[in-house]
Amino acid sequence: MKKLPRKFYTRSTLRVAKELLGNYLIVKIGRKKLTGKIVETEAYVGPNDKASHAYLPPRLRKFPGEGKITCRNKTEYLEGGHIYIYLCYGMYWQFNITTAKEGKPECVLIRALEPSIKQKKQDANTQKLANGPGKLCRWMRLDKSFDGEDLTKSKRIWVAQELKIKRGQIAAAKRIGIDYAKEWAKKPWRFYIKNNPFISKK
DNA sequence: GTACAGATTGAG
DNA sequence: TCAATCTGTACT
Repeated sequence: MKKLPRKFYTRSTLRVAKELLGNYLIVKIGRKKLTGKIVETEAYVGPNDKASHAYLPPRLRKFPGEGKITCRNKTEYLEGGHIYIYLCYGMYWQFNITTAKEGKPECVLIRALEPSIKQKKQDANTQKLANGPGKLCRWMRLDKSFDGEDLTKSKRIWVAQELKIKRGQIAAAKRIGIDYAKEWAKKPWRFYIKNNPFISKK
């Protein structure tokens, strides 16, 4: 099983968001391994994107392309292939994978996973185990301790390469929960595998 | 310091 | 429809 290499992640965010679909996120917890196929993602594309944590109005920028940096989002600026994870609504972790070059605050939010066959045999309700960004983190026990970790080097979390999903199998739609971002909320930057029963419900 | 909203979820 | 309750921002 081959890990996705650095080169995969350092490309454009929209491309990475689409091509992550179908690959496997693997997390080691003690001796156990949890595996889930990535079936739904969302792209967040940096300082210009009003829905991004790095959004900074142009009038506040000291130099072109400057993004907002806070204690929470600083790992978003790492080179593609690192983890940006943060607490949402005070309760749920949101797991993101950084993209593009170091210094560019762009990332892909992983919104849903399809648990492995093995997992389906063990759990009665796999359909609802990871069909939402907060739920997949709860299932895989992802938290702040993973913030900034390198997916191409880590011994406890990585993405295994699978056969590419065909273009016709991928659907694009509006991102969820960001209506405050006005025109940016309409961009079709949520991607998911068509007819997959494990994607999040709106 | 206070007030409020947010890349969510599950219960009622 | 609502509340759980951390983080960041805009105000007092």
